[in-house]
Amino acid sequence: MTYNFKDIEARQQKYWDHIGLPAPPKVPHKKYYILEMYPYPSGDLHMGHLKNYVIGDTLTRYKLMCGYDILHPIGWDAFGLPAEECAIEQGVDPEKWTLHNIQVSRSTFRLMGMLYDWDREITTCLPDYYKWTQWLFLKLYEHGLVYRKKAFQNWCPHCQTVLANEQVEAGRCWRCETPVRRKELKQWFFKITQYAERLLTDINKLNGWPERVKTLQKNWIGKSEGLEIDFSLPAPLRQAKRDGDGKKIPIFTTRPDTIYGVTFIAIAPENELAKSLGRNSNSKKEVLKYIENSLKRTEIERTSSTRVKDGVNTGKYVINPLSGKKAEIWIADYVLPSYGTGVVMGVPAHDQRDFEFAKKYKIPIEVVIQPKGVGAHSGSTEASVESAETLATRLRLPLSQPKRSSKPEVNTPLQNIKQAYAEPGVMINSGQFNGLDSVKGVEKIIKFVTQNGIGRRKVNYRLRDWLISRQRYWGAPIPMIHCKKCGVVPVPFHNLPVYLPKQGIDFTPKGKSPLSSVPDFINTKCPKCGNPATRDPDTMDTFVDSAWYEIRYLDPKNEQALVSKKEAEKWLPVDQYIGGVEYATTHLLYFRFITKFLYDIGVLPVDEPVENLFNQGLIKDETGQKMSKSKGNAVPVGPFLKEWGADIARLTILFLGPPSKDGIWSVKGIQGVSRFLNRVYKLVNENASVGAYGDSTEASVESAETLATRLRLPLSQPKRSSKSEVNMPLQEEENFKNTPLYRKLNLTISKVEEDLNSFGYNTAIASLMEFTNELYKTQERGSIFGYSLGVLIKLLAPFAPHLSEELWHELAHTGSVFKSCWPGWKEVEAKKVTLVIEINGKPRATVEIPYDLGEEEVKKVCLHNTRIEGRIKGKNIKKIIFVQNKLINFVM
RNA sequence: GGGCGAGUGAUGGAAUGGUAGACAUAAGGGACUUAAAAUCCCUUGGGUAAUUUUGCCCGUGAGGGUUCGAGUCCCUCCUCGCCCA
Repeated sequence: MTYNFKDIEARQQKYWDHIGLPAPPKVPHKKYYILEMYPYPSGDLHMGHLKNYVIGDTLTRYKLMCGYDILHPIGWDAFGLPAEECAIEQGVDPEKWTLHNIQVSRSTFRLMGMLYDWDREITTCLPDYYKWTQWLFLKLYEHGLVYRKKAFQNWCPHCQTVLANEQVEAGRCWRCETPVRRKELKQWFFKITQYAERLLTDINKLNGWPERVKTLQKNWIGKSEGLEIDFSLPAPLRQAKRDGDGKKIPIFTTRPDTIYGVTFIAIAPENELAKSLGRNSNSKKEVLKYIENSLKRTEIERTSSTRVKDGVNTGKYVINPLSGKKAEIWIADYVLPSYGTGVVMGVPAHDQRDFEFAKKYKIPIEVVIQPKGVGAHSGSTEASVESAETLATRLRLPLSQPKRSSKPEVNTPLQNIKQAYAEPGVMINSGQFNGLDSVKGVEKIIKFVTQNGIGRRKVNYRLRDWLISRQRYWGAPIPMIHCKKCGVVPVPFHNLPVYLPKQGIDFTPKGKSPLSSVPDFINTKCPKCGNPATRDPDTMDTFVDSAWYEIRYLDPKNEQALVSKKEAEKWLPVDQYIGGVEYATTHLLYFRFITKFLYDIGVLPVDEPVENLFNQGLIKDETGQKMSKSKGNAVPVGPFLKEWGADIARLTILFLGPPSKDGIWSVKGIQGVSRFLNRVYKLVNENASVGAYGDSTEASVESAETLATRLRLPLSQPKRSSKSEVNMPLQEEENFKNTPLYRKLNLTISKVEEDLNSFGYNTAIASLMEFTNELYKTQERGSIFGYSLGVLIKLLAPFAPHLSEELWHELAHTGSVFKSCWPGWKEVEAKKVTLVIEINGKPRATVEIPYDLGEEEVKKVCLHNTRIEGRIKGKNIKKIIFVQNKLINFVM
């Protein structure tokens, strides 16, 4: 018997539409906002995409049954490069292409039976959405959080556009994996760094976020505290300078204790100083050539630990403000412009990269930190109290474990040390700081430098400002106007949106925005002086669209505001956000940033967007590859639904393994869940005569009003439906209380509930399979059996909603299973338990004993057990470990 | 190089420190059938002993440790994945 999924699924989807699931009430009593990261509509969805949404819908239906008022919206991340690529390659209009894909994907979601609130659907490429993206831009601008800067940027030669720092993965473009180049361009930035400290400290508020994501964000923000110290250029050079760079070169370091060991400084090739020094250098050609070449290198090449670092000597030098010694000025591309001031001090003796660099170019190496207890002449007190013996032992240590030996060999000439010693120790060759513990020395030097005005305490963040302009067409136009007279002028709010033109676009990438060659768009009037002016030709990064989308769902049709305060207060924050971990340092960081900004300007009542975050694993193909359309290994949803239907698609995905882990898509998985659903179908059909047994929570018999009231009942204690009695008349319960089926029933409810609360969907399904097998086997009939069937259907409903709804009605219930209450359960002791008998910790036998039998009785039973008797007899029992209802262990 | 995570049958995967392998898949055997599919039942970690019931040994990447008892906790190492260098 195979159930007709086509009929059933179509019928139930219609039914849900008809009764209006999940549409929440205007004023939620107990709200729950579930959000899945919205999809980019690149054609039809594949199984890999679907996992995210299946998890979200399962949770939605479960929470619905728990009595929550659910907000579960969906929309489309509709701007972006693939649409434009299509336009370039096939001449398709990006908007038509996108809207068509949305239509296809929407119908797939509907066929999957997803309970979305379609009235709230958003599409980021439509003017009623991007108007507010532009509004956000202008608000940020108004608050000084937007600026334009010419600087070296990450440039993807394939996409022909700049990329944000977060969108460069291992030196490659996050989208097309082309190695990223450096290019000097004038670009728009959001000043996310102004929020760096708050983004960091508020990570502590994110209790419902995975530790992994929080660590990723912490590392990405990369706070380090240290010292910015000024190295000065000697007088002659100072005079030769005309471009006013200043006489001082500030350098950030987290190791002020090593300043006396500085023998060179290294400047990133992008740094302005590099060029000006190069121009003044005797080896001008060589230096400028080096700068040019290193800009062609990828970041990964530049910082790779395996690559031999290179650089070029400018022939100039600076004066070390503490030691007064000269230090050579080098330009080296292992220094990144984004670190500190883009200049690092080179301390070869105590930094491995500096060490390698110094070795290569024969730059002097000066040891200023010694391992504790080394070198009697250092005057270290620790050293002197140590006996010769322990010292010798200590010194030999590095030899026996050469990997860990980062200590220089003391008695060899300084130039011959084999690697840098980066650990703390005792300061030497450091003037007045000699003999100090280097950890304490850090503070001492910072104090000294600060007091003498040659430096300042400084906090450095790795986080860079967010580069948001893109030289592409398919994005929200940047609402700025360039006027010869007035400069950069923002488009007035009442002129929003700045429409993206639809005619006469040449999409071929030329390294500048296609919009710049659309006269109708580009030519405008200055809002200030009225003279002819030009619009900014760039569009915004699509991550700007998604940095605030969760808010628009709350008030999607509001033409006056991005969101009304009232709606925002009703629903925020998102209670459960579901999506891939790959967005940990992009989207999720921007998301938090923009939420904080909107909170600051009074638009939102919360300063964090998401309460709980769940990262689902990927679905991979049989070879372990990520599914993607371009690789051709994606399993499309459409054909699958035709062949197997939505419920089987959902179960196959969920039964693959734990939702949090990657799973391999395999046809084999379909067989199991398909058999399971057919068995449930058969079970109910063969026993449908038992009827709507024992469900006192029937929705249809109630008026809408009392229904509403009652449905909210569990809300006051939505988490604890456990412990409450199974919803049956007590009298009847007495009759079957002792049956194994009753126990299994309660165990199953509690297990499924627990698993639903912790995204253990694979094991929840497994226990439903067990329960079904049990129901096939049991001889029990009558009320307990009938009730069990109903519970099985309820428990199955979040996972296989269509079939469950169908069978629910087949059991003569009239309302929707999703409007019924989640069943309660209670602890039911087994009458008998299997106890394990161990001898010396090894299981030797099992025995059936009554529940809660005491130790003495159990001992007696064991002594009469034929298997155990012989082993114990005549031997000395040292100890007995007894775990009630579980195990007894005789230690001899 | 640093941080985090993972490593369990033929396969996907289960196991609050308490009988490792739940639930499935695949395979083999049987029932039904003219036959096949579907369905139902049985077997299935490895080794070993015996006529059977069954017994014993080994087994969760490797090696140590803690414990009456370790897949689970601790240490060292190997491999893979992710992130940061």
